[in-house]
Amino acid sequence: MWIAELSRQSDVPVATIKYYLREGLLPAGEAVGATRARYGETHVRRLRLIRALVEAGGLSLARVRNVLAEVDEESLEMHDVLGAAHGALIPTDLPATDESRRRVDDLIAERGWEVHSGSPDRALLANALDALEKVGYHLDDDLLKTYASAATQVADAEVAALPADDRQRTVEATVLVTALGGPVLLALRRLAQQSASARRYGMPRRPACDVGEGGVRSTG
Amino acid sequence: MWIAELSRQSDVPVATIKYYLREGLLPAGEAVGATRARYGETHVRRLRLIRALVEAGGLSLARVRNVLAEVDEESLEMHDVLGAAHGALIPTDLPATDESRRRVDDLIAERGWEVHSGSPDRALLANALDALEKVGYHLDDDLLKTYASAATQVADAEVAALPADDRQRTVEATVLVTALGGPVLLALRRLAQQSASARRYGMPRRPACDVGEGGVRSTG
DNA sequence: AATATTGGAAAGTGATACTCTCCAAAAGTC
DNA sequence: GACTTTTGGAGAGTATCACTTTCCAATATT
Repeated sequence: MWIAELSRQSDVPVATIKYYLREGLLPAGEAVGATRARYGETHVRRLRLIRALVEAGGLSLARVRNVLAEVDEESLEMHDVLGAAHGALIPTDLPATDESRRRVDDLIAERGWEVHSGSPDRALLANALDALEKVGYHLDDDLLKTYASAATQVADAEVAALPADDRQRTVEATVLVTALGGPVLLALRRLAQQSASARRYGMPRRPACDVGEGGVRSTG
Repeated sequence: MWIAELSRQSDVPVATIKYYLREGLLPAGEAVGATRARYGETHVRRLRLIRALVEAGGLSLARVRNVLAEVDEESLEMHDVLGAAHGALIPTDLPATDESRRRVDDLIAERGWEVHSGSPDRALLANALDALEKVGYHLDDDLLKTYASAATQVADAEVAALPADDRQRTVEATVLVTALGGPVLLALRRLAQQSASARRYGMPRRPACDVGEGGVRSTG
């Protein structure tokens, strides 16, 4: 198919596809003459993957590029895929105090988790704990353990649910579950928070949002 | 204190403080004459809160502004604080298919959660489920229920841990827990995923990151 | 031959989050 | 009282991001 058809099938404007091609997010099509290139199903899939990561996962194009590089890395063993995906997905080199780092290390040891000593998530977590301390709030051990326990349940189920058939598909699923599972989990957590808050403080008298009668308008 | 001292105590450049003042993120100081204003502890606290939300919570200044407006809304009853904070924290008006919306509604009903019918989290969640469908992956009911169960545990603990003494402090804690608890939970989930992956696929031979021998360099 | 489409490159756009420069008024110093 | 420094405030400038627009000459299609 030509670029116009690719645009139709993926619902991404031609100009944006060209931009992604230039930025190396999308592999070039098969050149047919000097001013023509043919695209295939892989391009449609790749475009949909990009849009999902950007729109629902909230990733920047720079991160998407990192992630796609890992997806395409044929040499990756399955036991390295997840670490590679995480490395591509999250920021690195965050500052954190030694105290918070030690707290994170202790938690990991206590849980018996097998993670690289250099995993950026350690620093990310320590950094978040520091940020709370800086504003005068301490995340106590009980709550931290509750987080860890919930995280374990979710992660075990997610890893168990990963398809094991085709390598390419497994890697893609790994990336998608990590990137889109986050928003899903956080949205559910907020819904549960609202429910818990309603139980603690009594029922709200009315919806907080200011839509008129008739409920929520549909968009698009 | 003058602006220079405020800058020192909050570790935010004077130019940035002036910018926040202009943008209405920080209330003006008490004017003393035409070219002088006095700032207090509340300004230091407010600045630290802003930086925590931006740096650790990953919020845009526009969202921070929404959140602060809720923090300052004295008329808010406690049972409305959480909904207001969520509304300020997340995007609204996301498109979602009726099918995913129904799935979300069913889950909420099944869990017996008390949430507004207009909560933006419903649409956000449905939208994420749609995004996964669009790339050919279905989040099955088992996994969704695992997410919901983990979310419930976390949310209950979080709401129970909210301080109940001072109203201002409670509202601030609500915002902080919601905004910074997210990154914490997601980081722990990724660490747990790595561990689960290591168990499923066998131990990695070596850290995936390319630091030389001697382990991780410390930064800053 | 006339029209349309393509790939590719360059420049333009709008949003975000600062950062810099300038200013006159005021405060501190000698 | 002259001189230096600091202040609040405003405006313009900067860098990054994610496109979008405009242009082009080389094809394809009619």
